[in-house]
Amino acid sequence: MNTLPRLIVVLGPTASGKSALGIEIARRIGGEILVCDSTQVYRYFDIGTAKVPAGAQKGIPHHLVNLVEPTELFTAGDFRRCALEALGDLRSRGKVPVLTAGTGLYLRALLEGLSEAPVRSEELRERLRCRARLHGPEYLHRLLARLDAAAAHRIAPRDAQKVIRAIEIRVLAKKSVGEVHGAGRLPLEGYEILKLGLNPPREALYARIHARIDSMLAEGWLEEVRRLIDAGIPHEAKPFQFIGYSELRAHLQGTMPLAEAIQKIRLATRNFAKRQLTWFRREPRVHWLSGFGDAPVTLDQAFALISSPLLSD
RNA sequence: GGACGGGUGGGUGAGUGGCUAAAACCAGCAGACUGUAAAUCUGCCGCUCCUUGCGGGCUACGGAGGUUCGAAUCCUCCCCCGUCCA
Repeated sequence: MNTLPRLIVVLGPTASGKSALGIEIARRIGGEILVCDSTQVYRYFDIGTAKVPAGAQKGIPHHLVNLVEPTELFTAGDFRRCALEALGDLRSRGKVPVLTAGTGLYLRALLEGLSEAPVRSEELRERLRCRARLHGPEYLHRLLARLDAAAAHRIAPRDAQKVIRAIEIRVLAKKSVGEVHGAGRLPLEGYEILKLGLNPPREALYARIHARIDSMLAEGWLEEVRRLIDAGIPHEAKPFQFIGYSELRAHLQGTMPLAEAIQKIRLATRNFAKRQLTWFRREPRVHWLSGFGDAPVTLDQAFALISSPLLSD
């Protein structure tokens, strides 16, 4: 009775084996991979963002990777637009989209949609930051309180990033954030969505994170960073702020011993994995699997779910 | 063998008689998050009990004693660690 095309989401923290599981699924059910990751959209930053090398893709096309130059800014809204386009493309070719998702916000932007809110304005932001420098760190929050008390109440005074975004919405839309968001969003429709979540034991996950960092270095991560620096990519470029890239750049520039850089990368990655889990735990209707995505047991569990006919929700 | 310096909660490390379950930072755990999200921010963080309260009890600053109404803080002895002298 259900004739909707399927969409499979594989979500989980870094190093949990999303790519391996996603590829295996795509292979068996005639799918292609849609990467839902805020870092892999940047070109040339390959090893440290854990892009699946062409040789390991097993012939499965990977989309939504290498979309922009390092000096560009890519946002959740951009992701949504690109992803919708990719979905349309797969649909026209009868391929099942398999999303491997590490960036919760991007996944939500695609599945739930985004409100009709103004796009980020660099000019406005620069003005705000300038005034914040003059009047102190909590000035912007006081400003927001005057413009939109409800929004100010929801955002912590020190959360400058979210405070700025709220002011931006209020000023550019000339409506309160509540009104803008309350107007609703357009969720993705027309798919039977199956979400598989990977949640291996915490200790094992952390151990694997450490091991993966080591293998990234063994694969030439440091050399990649050196090439990116030599290519003249400025250090303010967004991908140079990603975990690992900033530390390794500091090391190559002589301000940080390699051992220290590695320790920092491990720590930052662990913390990141934890935040990912916090986000994904709230994701509705996820079928959680307790192993790594490349474990045979996990694969079996995943396929049991995929082939179960009573699984529309 | 002698002279100093030091041993504090998972780690680093403040504290030199009561305001100290003990600063701060880190780690860890939990949470928030609709266009920077690998971002940004918040809470908890000795154990335990309940009538969950700026509540009660217990344990804690190397060990054992002691001084004191009261000690991580003072005294004695002992054990470790570091530096220097022999």
